[in-house]
Amino acid sequence: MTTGTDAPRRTRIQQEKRELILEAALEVFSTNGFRGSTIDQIAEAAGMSKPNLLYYFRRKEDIHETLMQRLLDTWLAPLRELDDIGDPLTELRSYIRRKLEMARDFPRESRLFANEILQGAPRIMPLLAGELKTLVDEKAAVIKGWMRAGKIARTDPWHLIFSIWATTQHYADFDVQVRAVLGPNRGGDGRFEDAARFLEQLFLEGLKPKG
Amino acid sequence: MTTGTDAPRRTRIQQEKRELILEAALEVFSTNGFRGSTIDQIAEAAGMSKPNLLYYFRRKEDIHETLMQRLLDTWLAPLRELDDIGDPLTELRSYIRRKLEMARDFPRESRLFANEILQGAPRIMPLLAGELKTLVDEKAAVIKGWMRAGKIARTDPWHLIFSIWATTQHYADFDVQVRAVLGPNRGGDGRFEDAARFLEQLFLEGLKPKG
DNA sequence: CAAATTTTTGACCGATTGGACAAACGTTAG
DNA sequence: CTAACGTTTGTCCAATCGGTCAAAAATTTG
Repeated sequence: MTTGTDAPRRTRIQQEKRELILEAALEVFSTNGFRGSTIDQIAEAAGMSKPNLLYYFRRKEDIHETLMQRLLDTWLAPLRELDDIGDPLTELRSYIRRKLEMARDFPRESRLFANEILQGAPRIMPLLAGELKTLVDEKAAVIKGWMRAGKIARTDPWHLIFSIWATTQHYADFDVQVRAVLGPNRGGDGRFEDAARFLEQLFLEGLKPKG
Repeated sequence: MTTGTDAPRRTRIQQEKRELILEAALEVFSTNGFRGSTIDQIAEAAGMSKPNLLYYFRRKEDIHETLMQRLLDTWLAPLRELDDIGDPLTELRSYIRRKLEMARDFPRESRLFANEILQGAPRIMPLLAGELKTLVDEKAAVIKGWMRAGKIARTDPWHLIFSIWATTQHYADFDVQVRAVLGPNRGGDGRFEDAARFLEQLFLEGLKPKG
């Protein structure tokens, strides 16, 4: 055992080409969904022929599966970093900010994930009920601790996490709608900063006027 | 002029069958997306043969288009009802509640809409930049009035509306994930009431502990 | 009733799909 | 050089797709 991993041994070309395909597939899958995407589209986006693509990934589903596995790791990273050290409100604020930055910088990943969930998560259901639930339960316990200590208001930690996911991912998944409604001026590059400011106030202070 | 509408004249059977098809198509489109759905699937769900379905809707896209037109009317109804009479905080609270009820009672409609937006809204883009933007701008002005009057805290009204959309529709679009994370106990029928309680507190009070 | 009209279906079509396969091409080691 | 191996492509295939069409069946109309 020299490599230390059980991953299949790949040549340099294989690594590069597989990466190229995954990048192209992310683009295609995230905008057309799994069934709405064709191998030809992915192959063309990757600059190679269909049989050539199938040399690196035997089935269309293999590409999607590889993409999903990588996605979940990076996608949940911000939540994993949420921990007990530091001020709770600051911790939550920076979690929200980081999630919003991911929506801004990785909208395709967000849409890929949204597509999968929308269609009933047929391919990652076990992960949701397993790994994801475990992680969320763990972080919900941390948040509950903050509430007991009087550091933040008492609410439902699970729905708090949901609302952070929903509000931040909205700017990736519904980007077209957001830009259409905001119009050319307010819908420009500054919209993420506006969103960050708004979300910070919403989650910290709510809408009640200051007494 | 006896009918008062310019809709094509239809027999009783046509009305019934068209309704049957639209109901079936809503089910199929909302879970598979437009490109991911086949006419055969819709026909089978509607309990008729494919050529028979095509007798009522000439093209697959016609079904989707009809579905979308109906959807937008009912979908924006809660926002239309938001107006200047009554207490602002109460008004917003009841808007959130109504949107959450729609996510609970019409999840398929929500997913149909989400699917369309996710894929770049190719079929309803003009509506977003036109009718929808106008409506939102109008309501944003109302909310701004409330802020000037000191009735609610000053924030960005557009992003406030986005956050209400995002948090409520999350319980329809990401229902699978919500139920998986909450587990069998907390993920049962009571999850919408929990969500309602949480969202009310979030939007009114935020997370800061009471002084 | 019978004629006219509407509704339903089986058979079919061209286009596109995911995927297989063998042959050709390129690269490298001896 | 040549043999071995990794890479690329043209061609092909069966299945599925959206949609057509003529004819049969059912319904409505007179």
